[in-house]
Amino acid sequence: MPELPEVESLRRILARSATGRTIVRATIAEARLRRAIAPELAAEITGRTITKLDRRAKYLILELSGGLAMLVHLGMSGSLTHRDAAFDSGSFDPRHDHVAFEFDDGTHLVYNDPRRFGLMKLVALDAIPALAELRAIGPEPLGPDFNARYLADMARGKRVAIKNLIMDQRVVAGIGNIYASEILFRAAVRPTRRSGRVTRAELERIVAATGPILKAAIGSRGTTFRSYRDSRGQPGRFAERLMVYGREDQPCLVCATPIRNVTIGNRASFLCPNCQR
DNA sequence: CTTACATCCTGATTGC
DNA sequence: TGCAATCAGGATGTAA
Repeated sequence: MPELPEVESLRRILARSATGRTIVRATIAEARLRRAIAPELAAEITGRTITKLDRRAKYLILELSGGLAMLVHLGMSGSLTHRDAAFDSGSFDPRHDHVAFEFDDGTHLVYNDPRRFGLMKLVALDAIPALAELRAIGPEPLGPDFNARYLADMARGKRVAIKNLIMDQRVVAGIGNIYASEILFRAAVRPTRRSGRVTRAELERIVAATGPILKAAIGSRGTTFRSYRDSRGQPGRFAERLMVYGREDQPCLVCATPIRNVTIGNRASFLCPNCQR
């Protein structure tokens, strides 16, 4: 579920609530995520202090004392919640609370993931840029390297739909199914267009639309369309500001034309047939 | 290399 | 009400 704005919101909240906390106990109740969590992770992080919260694309990076870091991806349904208590309280979800870290102040950081598409692994801090998971990921969409010239290079000659191109993590980091639809609506580009045929002016509009949408979503602490919650258990508020995603048959907020839901690459894609040509 | 598609897994919702 | 089908914010491996 989580895309860049949700992971970034999580990072910001955890930066305040978890930085400086020492892990006094780690419990892995269910290691079988998309790939199994290495069993030695629990012992190796115990006694270490969280020194910094970082993010790359949709990956959360918890830096630990001693030159290690924990790489966490939430997949489709993962969440990390910082709770007063965990495995010994009423807030415990025995089915999907898979990992719990108890801190030195008695609070718990709990990883919950019903579909188990997530990832959690311990890595050396200095090895992060070379990790297989991260090394091929494209520029951060809020940074200077994501610009029209770059996107034009990526789009040139490609036949894939422009929506799939901007969701490709090798092209640009962190954009998923919700924000891809929102960005293309704001840019007034139809998501089904073949990338290589999108004009330079349109690519410039896509780049220009990306920053404001992602920043606004971060400011609203992400989008809760179904089940996403931040580390305090709160839903994101950006859902009420979505222009097209999930608004099939409802009037376009610009021109009142009914929003359409078309399938692109087996994913739902929302567009206004009038605003996006 | 590019592209299309199945697959991992569980739960909520929709439709009959 | 019951039950089956469908869909869900992601990433990746495979095959054409």
